[in-house]
Amino acid sequence: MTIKHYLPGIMMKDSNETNDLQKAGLKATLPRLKILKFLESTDIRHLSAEDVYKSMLDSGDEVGLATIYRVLTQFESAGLVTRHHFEGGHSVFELNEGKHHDHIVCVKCGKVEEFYDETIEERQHVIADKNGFNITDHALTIYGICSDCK
Amino acid sequence: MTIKHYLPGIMMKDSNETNDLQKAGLKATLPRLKILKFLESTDIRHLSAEDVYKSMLDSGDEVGLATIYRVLTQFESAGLVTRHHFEGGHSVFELNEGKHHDHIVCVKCGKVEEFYDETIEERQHVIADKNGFNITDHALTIYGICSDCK
DNA sequence: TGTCCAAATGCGAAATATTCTCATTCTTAT
DNA sequence: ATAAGAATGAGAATATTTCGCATTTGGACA
Ligand SMILES: [Mn+2]
Ligand SMILES: [Mn+2]
Ligand SMILES: [Zn+2]
Ligand SMILES: [Zn+2]
Repeated sequence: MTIKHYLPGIMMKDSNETNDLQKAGLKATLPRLKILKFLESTDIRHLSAEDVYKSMLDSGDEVGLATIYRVLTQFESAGLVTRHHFEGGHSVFELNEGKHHDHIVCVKCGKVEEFYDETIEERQHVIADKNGFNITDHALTIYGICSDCK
Repeated sequence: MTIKHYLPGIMMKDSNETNDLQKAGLKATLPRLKILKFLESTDIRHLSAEDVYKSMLDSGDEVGLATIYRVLTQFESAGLVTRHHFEGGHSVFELNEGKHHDHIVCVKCGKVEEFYDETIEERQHVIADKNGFNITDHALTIYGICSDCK
């Protein structure tokens, strides 16, 4: 295990983020650490690459936009984030916290709620079997008007 | 009813496509008629704007790409076509034949199969209610490997 | 702890997909 | 047949994402 000496007599493990990156096979570079910490700290769970770029800029952590794109894609491959294609076409990312879920999005204000429905999950496997497919993934997004907007 | 005289003594109604466009509140222009006829005649149901443009070019019906985009968007608003956002980001269109369905897409070869599952449809309404949303739409796409590809 | 090298970054250019602008052409009501 | 407004085509513009390459950095190892 990697150990760093920060204060005399105290041994401190590397940060959680450093470990998470290394476990994912990614070097713990400053931009990657900043992006991961940002995703863990923000209260907005579903963000475009541009959103991440601008929010980080605002909080003083500038990382090049191309790097944001590269790192989010790497995080996706590593299973650290999930990418969605809501209406509008462009990608939206969210920190992967282990529990799969789908989304219901307000077409007026853009609010995103998450849900998980076991029945729907099961039916999808039945459908895939019926069509001779091995499921790799799925995306279900319900669009509607939220209670605030109607 | 609009009547056109094509041959002496024979009365011919306007084409179905002309009527469909007019019912949709769209002028029956040549590009729109060509695009609609193309969508009705092709055996590939799910096409990008570029696909439509190139296929029509190949069959000698050139329509400007900007017009393809404009017309497909108008057709979508009129309910004549449906737009999807499968993985990859860009829009895919299909002629609307009245029966709602969702899709299962092969991530290897791109094959698209259609399905309809009443149980899933019902659960979505339960979920929307639970979250205080009025459903306007939804998109479910299952991704997997088709029987040909595994 | 210092050195070295592959890997990562930042920047601007390029690629993609889509929309816009505007001069010209077409549709349709009269 | 005409005229007015709507639609089209061509290319410019925009938005999103990726790429190329010179420079920097992380971390393995001396
Ligand atoms: Mn989510
Ligand atoms: Mn379909
Ligand atoms: Zn809302
Ligand atoms: Zn396949």
